[in-house]
Amino acid sequence: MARVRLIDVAERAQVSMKTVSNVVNGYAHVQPQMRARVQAAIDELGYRPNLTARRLATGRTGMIALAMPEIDHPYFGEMASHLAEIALQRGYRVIIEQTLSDAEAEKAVLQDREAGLVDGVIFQPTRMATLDIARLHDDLPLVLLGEVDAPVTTDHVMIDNVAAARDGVSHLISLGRRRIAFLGLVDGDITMTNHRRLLGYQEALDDAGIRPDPGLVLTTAGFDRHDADDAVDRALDGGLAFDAVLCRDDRFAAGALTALQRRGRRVPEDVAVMGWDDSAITAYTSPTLSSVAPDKRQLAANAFDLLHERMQGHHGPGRHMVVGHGISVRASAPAR
Amino acid sequence: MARVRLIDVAERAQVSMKTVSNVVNGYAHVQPQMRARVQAAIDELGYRPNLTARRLATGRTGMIALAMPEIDHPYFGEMASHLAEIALQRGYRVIIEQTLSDAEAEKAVLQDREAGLVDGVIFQPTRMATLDIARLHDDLPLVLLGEVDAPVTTDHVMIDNVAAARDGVSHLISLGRRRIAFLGLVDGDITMTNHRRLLGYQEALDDAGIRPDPGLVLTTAGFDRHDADDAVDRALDGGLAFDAVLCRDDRFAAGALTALQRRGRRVPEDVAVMGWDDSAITAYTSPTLSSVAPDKRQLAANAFDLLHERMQGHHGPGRHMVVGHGISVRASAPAR
DNA sequence: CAGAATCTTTACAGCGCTGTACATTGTCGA
DNA sequence: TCGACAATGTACAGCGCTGTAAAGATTCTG
Repeated sequence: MARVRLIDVAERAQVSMKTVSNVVNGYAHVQPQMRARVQAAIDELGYRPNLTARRLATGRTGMIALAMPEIDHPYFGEMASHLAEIALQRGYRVIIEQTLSDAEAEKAVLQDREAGLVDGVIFQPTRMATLDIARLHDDLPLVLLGEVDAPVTTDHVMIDNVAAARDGVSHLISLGRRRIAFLGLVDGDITMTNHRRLLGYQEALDDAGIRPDPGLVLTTAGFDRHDADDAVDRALDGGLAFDAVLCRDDRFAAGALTALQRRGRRVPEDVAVMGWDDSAITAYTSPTLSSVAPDKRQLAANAFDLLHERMQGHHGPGRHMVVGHGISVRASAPAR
Repeated sequence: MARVRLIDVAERAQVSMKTVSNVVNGYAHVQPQMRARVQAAIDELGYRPNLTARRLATGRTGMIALAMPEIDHPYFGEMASHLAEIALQRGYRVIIEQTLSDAEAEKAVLQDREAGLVDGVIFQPTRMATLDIARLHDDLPLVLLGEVDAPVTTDHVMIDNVAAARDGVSHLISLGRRRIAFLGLVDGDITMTNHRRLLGYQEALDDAGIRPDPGLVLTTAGFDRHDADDAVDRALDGGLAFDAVLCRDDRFAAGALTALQRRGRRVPEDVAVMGWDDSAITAYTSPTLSSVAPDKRQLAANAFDLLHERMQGHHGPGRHMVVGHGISVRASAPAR
């Protein structure tokens, strides 16, 4: 059987299409008896509105896209979950777009891919420079997530990575650690994020009167957890001495944990380990992982709010929102 | 500036709309020079097709929905990632729908929510009975994931949970364990899955001539990781002796690990632990987690294939596909 | 070289819905 | 009792695209 259309309901109820439309959309000025008659016809025929047609007529899709590197990364999974929940409350649905940190895929997100499909995009770029983003996105409402260099025309939401790194390192210092490594420079990674985290790392050391040792900044070959593992291995092989390490994300921290324990270092006694993201991983490791904790819910909420304003027609220069963060203290770097 | 439409390009290139449409869609019989002329106009104006309009005209959306309980559960995250990849290769995009194991949300997935929005749905139900599903889904192409009771009209893909549980338990038996617990009956959980896993559990014990002890089947209060933790705690408090445990998923296994280690049990020496799903979690725990490993990629691939046939117009009774599984051996239940 | 066969291109209806403008009915005050 | 004004309901264009049928252009036969 063919799908039931608005006009079928209208015929059955002996009214105009528009009246049926009004009932479906809860328009206020419809007589109760008329509403009941139409509703009866709807129920009898099992009518469901065709959303595609509605979209074409209204020009809004009621969907937003969330474009991120990997959906099975815990941080992004949690962000997606929060955003989907917030969006749903506000009458929007979320399409999740995986870029796998591929430059082409990121470009596609802003171009053809979403055209006319979504009302707006929330995008965590990793490969594209802000300027290219600004050039491509035309008038599609867009909000960026994460640290971004010089975003003049585009809204974006982030945490204060300098302060967060400083807080993370300060926590380690408060435990009496002095030789604090930073694990997470990735070969060929061009993002601003690490730069700012390193800044905070240095500031915290400075504040405590500790002279930074460049050898303590560890570089990994890739983004995989095992790359962190390898980097720690190499550092230990090279005789590097350290009593704490701040990692770029929880996966790296889990890798570091493994490597350290394999080499007989006790965590946290010999080396305190601090992750970043405060993701579900922190609960699975042994010891559980202390972690720098971006306020993910707020991140998602603010990104949605900014996007919503743009979708309502707001124009103007890019706005920047900074969201809070905390330090989730667990066993790998306990309270002193 | 308003969006560029097909007709704008047509005017600029001095051709009919349809010719532009043919160029955009790569239709074969267009003269090269004509194609070039149209393409030039497209480029000059920066034309992008409006997907909503195309959908309304063609009747297909090019999207499928994946509805699952939680997207930030590692198993589902990985399934989503696989499916998105497979679908993309075949020219489809995936909308992810979170039901949070809520009966209303599950119902919504099959009803209004997706109407006219997607060409088909892949759905992992947890609350709805198959009969209700069959009743609701009308002619929307649908494929179910996971164990399902008596699905006569609906396609579905699953692993052989009986055999998988048997293999998991057999592995533990091969390590010399005799007192093997099963962790994962959840209060009020009505799914078929556990029933079948328990069957496999019993079969393996039978085969080895071990008399099953009902006390070894542990029940948790909920689906959270901490519920597993608590259940193990209670079992130990109650003086239950066991030397191995098979868990319903890796999160539960992680919880069990924590509880056991907190109570001074060594894993795997005193108690071997086996997870289920072979998710990323297995790498984060210490020791790393052995796990029953459904072939997730195959699960996603088969589900897509079945759905694809339905979307192509295939009718007929529900088909059932069983996908392979393995045992991923890691440190928590090593090879003997 | 006429007529058939094939290749290109065009015109236009229609996908299912909503927005707008207008027609109809009912209500109320003077 | 009548006009003014709101409250309801209707007719129809149009959102941007593609499918269909048919016209026009070109090439191929005998």
